[in-house]
Amino acid sequence: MLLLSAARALVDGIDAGVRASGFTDLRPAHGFAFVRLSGTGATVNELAEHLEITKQAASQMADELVRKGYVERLPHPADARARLLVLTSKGIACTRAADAAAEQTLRPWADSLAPGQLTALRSALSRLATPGRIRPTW
Amino acid sequence: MLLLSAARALVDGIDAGVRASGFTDLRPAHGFAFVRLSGTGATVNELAEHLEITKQAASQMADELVRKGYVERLPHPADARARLLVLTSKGIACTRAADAAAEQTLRPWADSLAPGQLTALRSALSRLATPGRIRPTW
DNA sequence: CCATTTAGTCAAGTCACTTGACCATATAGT
DNA sequence: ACTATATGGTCAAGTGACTTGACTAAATGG
Repeated sequence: MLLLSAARALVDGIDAGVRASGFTDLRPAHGFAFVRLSGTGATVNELAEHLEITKQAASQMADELVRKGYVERLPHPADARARLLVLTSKGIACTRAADAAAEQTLRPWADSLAPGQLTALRSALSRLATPGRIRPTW
Repeated sequence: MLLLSAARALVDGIDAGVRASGFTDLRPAHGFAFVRLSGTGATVNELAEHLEITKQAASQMADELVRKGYVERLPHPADARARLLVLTSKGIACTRAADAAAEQTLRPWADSLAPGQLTALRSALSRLATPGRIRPTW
């Protein structure tokens, strides 16, 4: 229960911060996409795999993010079939807002822990976590 | 990230255990309803508030759970308008399966923690958590 | 006792997904 | 090189869990 509630509180905090930064046309679900797209970008199929949805749904979400100006479709350098989805400067600004909101949500909480407890907590959670599987589907 | 991934792992573990126990017609979302219905039961409106959905949606879910035999609609003892949603014996058996699955998922993990670390973890999480807000909505 | 609130349902609409079909390009076998 | 199959992506239609809106029945409060 505590684990679920804490995760929910974190997502709510990030969502609130991102909205407060002016990105009101995004939902938490988009954040999980941004995680995969930031850096080198990804194809539609890679995004679909990351989000554990069909490639059609991922393509649809990509359409939406392109239309809203967060993502750009570039020709893939090594595969003429594929298109590389990359964050625009607006998309990058949004991820920065999300990072800041996450830090702002967690900081007072992390500060309340004794030094070293945070590290212990991190390692404890990493033992339970399945790397990559982030997005809840229920 | 670790927090979200750990929460996801827990839900996946519970879901897998519940399905393995033969309750294949339920999804994790139903578990959040069972949490509120177990014990004294609840009205449709109380369920809706708990799940943070409209009362129409809650009523719809109640219909489904009644049809599948997990829930019963009893006349409310103190309000002729209301109906009390209560778990059937099948519903109670399902919550027991879920509890067992949760424990089975968490036990090896909890055992790997130093004694006292679990308590520390619990109190750390409870500082971040917002009581009652369990169900992810994204 | 009448006005308003509250519990619940019925009906229709919405939206993020799904399945199914299809085209374009890449890869592998002979 | 040539064909067969696999892969990346989109189009179209269907699904299901939700929503908003309208309504009835019973409770509550001057």
